[in-house]
This record gives sequence, C-alpha cells and structure tokens, in this order.
Amino acid sequence: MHQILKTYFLDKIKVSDDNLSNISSFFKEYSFGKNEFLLKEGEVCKYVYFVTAGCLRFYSVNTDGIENTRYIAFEGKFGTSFTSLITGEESIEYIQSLEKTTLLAIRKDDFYHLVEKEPAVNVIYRNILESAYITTQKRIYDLQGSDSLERLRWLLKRQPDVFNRLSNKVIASYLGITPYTLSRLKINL
Amino acid sequence: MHQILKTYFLDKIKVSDDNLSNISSFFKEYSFGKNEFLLKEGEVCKYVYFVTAGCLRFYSVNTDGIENTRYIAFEGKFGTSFTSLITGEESIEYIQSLEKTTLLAIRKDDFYHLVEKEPAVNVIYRNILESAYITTQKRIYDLQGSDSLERLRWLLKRQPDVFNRLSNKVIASYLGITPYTLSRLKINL
DNA sequence: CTGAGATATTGCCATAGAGCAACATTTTTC
DNA sequence: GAAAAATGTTGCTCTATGGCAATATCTCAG
Repeated sequence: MHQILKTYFLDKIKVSDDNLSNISSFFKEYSFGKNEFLLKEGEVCKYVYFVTAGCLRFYSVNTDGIENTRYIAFEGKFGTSFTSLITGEESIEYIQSLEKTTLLAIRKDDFYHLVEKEPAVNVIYRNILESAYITTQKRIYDLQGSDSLERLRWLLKRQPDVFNRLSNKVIASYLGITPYTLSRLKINL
Repeated sequence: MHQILKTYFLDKIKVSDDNLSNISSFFKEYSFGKNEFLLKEGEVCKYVYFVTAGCLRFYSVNTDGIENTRYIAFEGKFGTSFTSLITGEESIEYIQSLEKTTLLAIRKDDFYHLVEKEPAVNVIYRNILESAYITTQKRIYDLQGSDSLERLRWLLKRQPDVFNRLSNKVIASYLGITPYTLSRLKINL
C-alpha cells in the first residue's frame, strides 16, 4: 500500500494492517502528463481518486465559456466529481491534471462496497463529504462576502500552493474573476 | 413518531418500526414563532433539526452587513449548521424561523451516536451530506455561471416555494443580489 | 380598523470588474 | 536554442449591479 494513502487513513482513524491492505487492494495506480483530462463534461464519473503526486483540477465551463474551478486536489488528497459519482448523472465538471500527476483510483462500485463493508472507509467517506461540504460552504461565504482583493489575500494566506503552483488563468477561475482583474489586483498585494 | 419523519426515512431506506422508534426517541419537539433565532453567529451549533411545519433560514452576515442565505429548510427537510456542528467551532451562520415553525430537534451527541449505532441513520446522514454538498455545489456553479436574471428564473422554476413564501429581502440574499436589483429584475420576468 | 414600522419600488448616480486590443513575457516544441 | 504558442500585463471603455433617497405598499399589534 502506498505510504501516503496509509498515512491518510492512520491520521484519521484506527485501522488494522489487514483492513488497510484489503482497502488498498481496490486501488489501482495511474500516471498522467500535464493537462490531461480524467473526466469531461457530459461523461459519468466512475472513480474516486487519491493524488499521490502532482495535482488535479475540478472545474466547470458555463454557457459563455467562462471556467470556474471549484477544487484543486494536491498530493495526499482525495478528489472526485461527487455530484456525478453520487447521482450517476452526466458530470458538469471536468477533471484535469495540471502537473505531471500520479494517483490511486478506485472504481465507484468498489468504493461504495468498502463504505458498507469497511467501517474505516465509512468514516473516511463521511469525513471527505463533511470537509468537502465545509470547504464549499466557506467558498460561497467567501465569494459573496468579500471583494476580489480580499479573496486573493485570503487565498495567498490559506492556500499558498494554489497561488504558487498554478497559472494565473487557473487562479483567476478559482477566485471567480478574469485573468485581467487578477493581473491588476496583484499590484495591490 | 411523527409521520413526516417516518416518511422521510421510509422513502430513503428499509428500516424496522423498532429501529424507527428508537431513532425517534432521541428527537424532541419544539415550536417557534416567526423570526425567532435558533442559533446566532458565534454560538456553537448543538442540534440537528427536522422541520415539521414552517421553515428555517440558514444565513450569514459579512463584515459589510450583507446577508447571504445559503439554505431554506421547509417542512420535511433536515437542517443544521453543519460546519459548526461538525467542527465544534463557533458558527458563522444564523438559523432563524421565517414562519411559525414546529420542528424535531436531536442533540449533536445523540445524533452521532445514532450515526454509529443505527445503520439507517448512518445512511441517512450520508444522504444528507451528499445532497447538502450537491446543492451547495450547484449553487456555486449557479452563482458564478449565470447573471442575476437567469438565477432568478432558475429559482422560480426549481424552488418556487422560496419565491412564493419568502420576502424579497430573503430571496435577494438567497440569490446574492440586493433587494433593489431583485425589484428591478422582476419587471423582466 | 388604524397607524407605525417594515418592506418594496424606482429614479438617479457611482463603481467594481469585464472585455477588447496591443504588447510583453514565459513556456513548449522541435 | 529559436520559433511558435500560450500566458500575463495594461490602457481604455463598457456594463451590470450597488446604493441612496423618495415614495408606495404591505402587515401586524393594539
């Protein structure tokens, strides 16, 4: 089992080596180059991913072609297109590698099987859902509660990786502004 | 047990009458008038609520005094201030009754006890988290992806109760616009 | 019922951020 | 390592929405 996934579990819950190796047996390792697509709008999401190196970007494109990035999963984080995974409907999101990325993937049915059979995964899934919810919630609060400069400062302080590792284009789409505006804001940092 | 809560469970999962009555024994009924506060910013949320009549509004107030409503729980819906409930931190949200409201409340520790001990509640909680996440997600997509008129039309179509039962002030804070703008938009409906 | 307070509407002006275009810089590719 | 492509910057202008103020309408307590 990948050490980084093991650490993820052990940091959060007590679980035996036997259970851990059962769990890990359902994950399969994959590698991606920069800017490859793991999921496109209109496809159904069938995997849960755990990033071991690099990062994944989860974003959607509206009718005017504006991109909106909702989440960046860096190494050591789970990520999936929840809405599509859960409902089985077509995804409105794209999942894209932004860097050379390696990850562990588990199929949807295997994942939900583990949620039922392995208490550790039940708890972890709850954890993931809870924190996905909290993150998203804070994001809405943030999006509506502050102007763009405040949001940029917040990002810089709380998620420096996003600021330091990603392109302006991606950062702007994460903050919900245009790259033009981001460029102008940086003068006032 | 309240029929409406029973229906909620039975609609989603197979569960025996015995388990249902064990579950319901942890809920206590409360009544509120119009515009009462169940939780204020800075307090820690200790309950999960299930609305049996009326409705609850979940909202936050930013530093400029702008209100942002994230969710309205009408009768037959669960609602709580997840972020505070889960983390035990002070809430950034207010919970307020917008109409004469009756509800069933369960204490946080009893709730998580049931999540562990009653498989039905484990599944229901997962359900609630999943759909809270999906709703929130669609909301972000919506907030960033469409202009205010489109959002208003979406609301009218998808959540007519919000439009029909609540004040302009609340609707505006739900759409992330000012009551002035909402007033102006209604001309173009 | 009545009247005070809350809520909603609308004219007017202000402003944050969008978007184009031109140019500069960085990154990728062969 | 040079050319091409992508990304970033900045001047200028435009637009959607904000916000005040005056007025109109609703609503709820006595």
